Formats: sequence, structure tokens, C-alpha cells
Amino acid sequence: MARLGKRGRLPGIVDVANRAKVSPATVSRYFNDPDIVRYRTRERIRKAVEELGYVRNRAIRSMVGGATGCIGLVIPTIDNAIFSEMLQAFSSALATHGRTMLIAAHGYDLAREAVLVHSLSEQRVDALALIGLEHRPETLAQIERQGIPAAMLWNYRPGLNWPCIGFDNELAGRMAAEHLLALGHRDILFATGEERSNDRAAGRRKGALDAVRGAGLAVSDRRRIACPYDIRMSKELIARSLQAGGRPTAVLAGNDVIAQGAMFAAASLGIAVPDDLSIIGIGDFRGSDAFEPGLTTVRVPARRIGRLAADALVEMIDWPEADFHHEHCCPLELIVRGTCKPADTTG
Amino acid sequence: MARLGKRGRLPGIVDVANRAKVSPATVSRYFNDPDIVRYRTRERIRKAVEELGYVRNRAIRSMVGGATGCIGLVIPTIDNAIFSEMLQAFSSALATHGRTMLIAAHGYDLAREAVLVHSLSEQRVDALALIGLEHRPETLAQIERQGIPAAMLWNYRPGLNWPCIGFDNELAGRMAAEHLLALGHRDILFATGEERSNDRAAGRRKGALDAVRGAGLAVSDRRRIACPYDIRMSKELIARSLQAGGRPTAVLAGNDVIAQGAMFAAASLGIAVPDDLSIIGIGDFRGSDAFEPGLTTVRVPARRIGRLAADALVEMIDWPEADFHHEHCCPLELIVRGTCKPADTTG
DNA sequence: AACAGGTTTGCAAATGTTTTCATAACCACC
DNA sequence: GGTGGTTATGAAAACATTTGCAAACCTGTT
Repeated sequence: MARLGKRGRLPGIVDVANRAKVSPATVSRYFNDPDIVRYRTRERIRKAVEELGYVRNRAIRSMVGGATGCIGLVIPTIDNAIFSEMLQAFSSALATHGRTMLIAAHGYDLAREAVLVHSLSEQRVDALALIGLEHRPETLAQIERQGIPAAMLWNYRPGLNWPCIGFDNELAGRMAAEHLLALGHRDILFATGEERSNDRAAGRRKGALDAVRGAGLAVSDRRRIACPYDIRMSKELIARSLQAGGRPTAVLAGNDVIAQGAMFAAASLGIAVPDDLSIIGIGDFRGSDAFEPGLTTVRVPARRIGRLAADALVEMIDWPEADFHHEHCCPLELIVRGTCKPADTTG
Repeated sequence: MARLGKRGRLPGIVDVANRAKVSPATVSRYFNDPDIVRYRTRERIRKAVEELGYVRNRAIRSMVGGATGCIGLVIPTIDNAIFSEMLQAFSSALATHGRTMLIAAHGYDLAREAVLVHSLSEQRVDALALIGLEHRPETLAQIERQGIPAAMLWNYRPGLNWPCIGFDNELAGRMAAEHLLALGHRDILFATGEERSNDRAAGRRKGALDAVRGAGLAVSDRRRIACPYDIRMSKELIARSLQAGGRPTAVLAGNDVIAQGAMFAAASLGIAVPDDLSIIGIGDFRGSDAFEPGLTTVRVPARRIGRLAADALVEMIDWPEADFHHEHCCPLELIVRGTCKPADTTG
């Protein structure tokens, strides 16, 4: 099917070797361990490479048991403010290690995730990063069987037997809830993310609900809605909920996009934030600080996770014997800005 | 340096062949062109593959002139709302063709772009997509020498001798300006993107400025600012400009992020939009419609570009002889929402 | 001039897959 | 059972690189 096409035969390592009057072996060493080849020889090779426009084939190294320099990332979706911050950090950290990022998105479908992992195995990625802790058994089996170093990102649970770099999503939910409780809010609308194939959203909801229940409060079903990851849809859903009689005094949003939707919902209904309604988010996305008023939120260390994950995976590739225990639970931080104020307790 | 590590020897095609009592050639055919192998044989191979957990090595195919199934995308930054929409579309369109996306970000640095293209060549990507029309000569030379099918995305200029799929950035700027002019605005603040290594931002500014100058208006330097791609910084820059005496009646933002910054700047200064200030953006990012009021903007077909680009590249890979002339100038659309109203011409 | 010790280099085998060409198996029909 | 024409399979070469081992080459010392 795939034909050779226009690209005539590209120069190979032997072409370079011939031109530089050395053996292919030496050219190989020139690339992989330059220090062991003599300066004079090195210069000759450099020149030959330049004249021929030789580009070495890294893909092929997988044959000889070598590394391809590609690291795979399997992600629910690219089109997501907070993931893309992490992505950017991950990819640039990888670049500093001379690696490239192979990316595949499954659209919050764990069955598809399994096929993506398989497909990335076919490319012989040197390592693999997955989002979340919840995966199909065949996905995990595949990774183990292939012996690919892998890490799970974004979510954290102690005592997992996989490297994992993330934060405690339950804690995030709890922190948001506790802030609201501390401000005296007793009637809170929980607008959390959809939980299909998404253990992060589920964790946050659980944490938030546990906190308010722990405070002895009941949460009616009317006060719990699941929002998609989309400002406009969140806005509509929340607006509808806010219009139904008996308005809550606060909204706890599963992430900042939902929180932003909540702010616009309030604006569209003429509800003043924070005077008539408090709103808290989770994430602290870029731009959340620019809102008017600035969004109060729980900051998630997205860039940090990306960077740590890249470093950890590269370490696992370079020292396969060493048995690192990569388990980072990154700290969360409550960022108080302008969208929450004490509940009116005069009622 | 790179050791074999824990992954003991993985089963290869000959292991499968032995177990299935066929030759490696047949196993190869089983994967690449199943129809030509007899059903009974196919079944035997299927079983052997399953029992051994064999995963074929696509990376190695590059050796035999085959395709790796990887398509490279070189992008200024991943962490950008509008690119990530395009990215998502590109990657899922690629997935439907059974390809994976190798991604590399250069941070608006064309020198780094050149090294990324080289590094992607080393991975033997089957095709390459670049953002924008402006690139280092060595970048282009590299691509041509390697004979890699390539396309330039996002920007469009007719008569380029590279495949290109994008839209007319000058036109986008002009459309925005003309909308404002048609509403009677004569004093406009131009808050466009930074132009270092960014021909898209430059084009938009030029188009906008040409339009107002064509209408016989002069634009003072005070009315032109360059904003980074960041809501908060845009907000600050624009707020500062708005506070300097003689407030404009409208802001033309180089993209929706800047426009959103402008909206918050106005909000922070107590300036009513659109009553006291009109704002128009370019992009129509996800969420721009949720703002209060909804952002008037020029819609850029990000997802369409991603999809078309993926299709075009795959076509170029599959039929290397065919001389397609891939040149798509995607249409723009003015989306009128609530942030612009006629200028108060009573003054 | 010979030698020791270390540094550079070349040879050749090995790697996992595809592909061309030739051969073997199969099928339908006489 | 033989024949001709497909169709399915196998053998072997080719692909671009790495690497263990051994040979060649230096540099300085006796």
C-alpha cells in the first residue's frame, strides 16, 4: 500500500561512512557517544553528514533494543484548558531531555484507551503516561507485558502499585467545600463534572459531599448536577438550576470551566457575585484570575505534574534496573479571590 | 547508555510464525493485507499472536521503505485555546486513518522550529504539518531534502508552492474592522497579538489597519498595542490604555483571548459593554459565546482546518505520485453577538 | 628500537520486518 | 486421475543500525 514515493533513497549510515572513509560503526558511535571517537575522525564525519544531508533513523533503533526517543501520552482530550497546560509542561520538559511526545486522545472512553495503548506499543514508545487511575485491565496488562515504563497522572492514591504523579482529587473537593462551609454557607449547589470514565471528577464530588455531610448537612438531589466540560453548557445547566425556586447561597464547581459557566449564568440572571451568590472552582486555570471578580478556586499544580511526570519517566527509561518509587502527591492551594463571601446568616 | 532493562526479549514475528507453523512472511501479510491469507491460516496466526502477546513493531517499517504511521505536528504552543481545538480535530481525524500524532512545540521560536523538524525527521514521520507560512530556509530545505509530505496550516496565501490549509488572516482583521466601521466607530483601539515569529498576528493587524486607513481614518500610535496570548496580561495592558485620557469607542482584539481580557478590563473600570465600549474579537473560541454579553467575533474554522489538514496529509502519504494541489482557504464568518453596538454619533 | 598500556577503529553478526520471486497447494472441470 | 489456472505460502534478500570483539593505532618509557 504505502509506496516509496518521491523520496528517493535517503542517504544511510554507510553512505556517510564511505564518504568519511570510516566504518559505519564509527559513524554510529559518532552519534551515540561522540566522546569515544577521535577529534579528527569526528570532523570528517561531521563534514560527510553535512554534505550528504544525512538524518539518522531513530525509529530503527527499537530493533536493536535501543530507545526510540518517543514517549507516549494517552489523554482523555487535548481540548481542555487544564490538560493543555500540563501537556505543554510535559512536552517541554521532555524536549529538554531530547525526547518527543507522541500523543493520543480517547475522548473519555476507556475501551478506546486500550486500543491507543496498543497502538503506542506498536510505535515502541520508550514510556507511557496515562491520565487517571481507572483503566481497563487489558490496558494495564498490555503495558506490563510489553515492559513499558509507565506512570499515571493527575490523580493520586497512596499504595497504588504504579508510579503516580498527581494530587488528591477528593481533597480538592473537600477544600472547596470547607471554604464554603467556613463562610457559613449551608445551601450549596454542587455542579461537578461528568463521571463517566473520569475518576477525577468522581473524586472531587465525593470529597465535597463528604465534607458537607460531615458537617451534618444533607444534600438534596436538586442540589447536585453533572456538567460537561464546556462553559456554555455549564452556564445553561446552572442557570436552569438557579432559576428553580429556592436559590442556593453558593455554587461549588467541579472545575474552573464549570465555575466560569456559573459566573456567566449568574450574570445572565442578574444575580450579583459574590453578594447574592458565592462561587468556587477547582483548577485555577490560566485566566481565572482575570475574571471580574477574580475566581476563588483550589489551585491544581498542572504544570508541576507535567514536569515531574516527564522527569520521572525519563529516569525510569534511563535506569531501568533502579526501582524508583515515583509517587508524588502534589500540594493543593486554596486561592481566595473575589467570588466568595460570607453567607448572609440573618435569614 | 540506553539499556534493555526489564523488558526481556519481546516476541517477534518469527516467534509467532513458529508457533503458528507458518513463515514470517505470512504473518507479515496477515497484518498488512489480511485478505490474501487463507481463513484457516489466519485463525492459526490470530491464536499464536494472542497467546504470545505479540505486538508488531511499526517503527521498524521505516527501514523497508514503509510508513511508520506517525504524523508530526510542529506548533508554536499547545497551551492555546484555539490551537488546541485544531489539535483535537487533527488528532482525531488522524486516528480515523489509523495514524498517530507526534507533536512538538517551539514556543514561537523559528530557530527551535528548525531543530524540531530535524528531530521529527529522525523519527521518520510520514508527513509533517507546520503552523504559519513563515519559516527558516533550513527548515524548508530539510523537509524537501527528506521528501517528507508537508503542509502549512492556519494561514493562507494563494500561489504558495506548499500545500496550505488555513484562512486569510488579513481578511479576518479587515472583517473585524469593517464591522466596527459600519457601526460608526471612528476611534478604535487595536489590541493585536505579538508579532515575533507570528505571521498570523501580523496579518490580522495589517488587515484591520488597512481597512480603517482605507476609510480615510488615521490611527495614532497610542491606539495600537501588542498583547501577549494571555487573558490577564491583555486585561492589564488594555485597562492601562483605556485609562489614559480620551477613551476609544471600540476595541478590536487580535484574538478572543485578548478580547476577553478587554471585557474584564472594561468590567474592572466600570465601563459598560457594549454601551460605553464595543469589543470585537477574532477566533470564536469555545466559550466566547457564553460571555455576558456574548462576544462578537470573527469565527475561525479551527476544527475544520485540523480535519482538512489530516485528510490532506494522509492523501499525500497514500498517493505520493499524485500531485494534489492542496490549498484550502477556509471561509470566515462574522458572529454578531452582544459586545458591539453603534457608536454614539451625537458627539 | 622495542614495549606496555590505553585509546580508536573496523569486522561481522544480529536485530524485526517487508517484499520479490518462485514454488506448492488448491480448485473446478474434463 | 489429469490439467490448467488460481491462490496461498515459503525462502531469502534487503533494509539501517548497533555492538562485542579483536585488531590497529598512538604515546610515552625504557
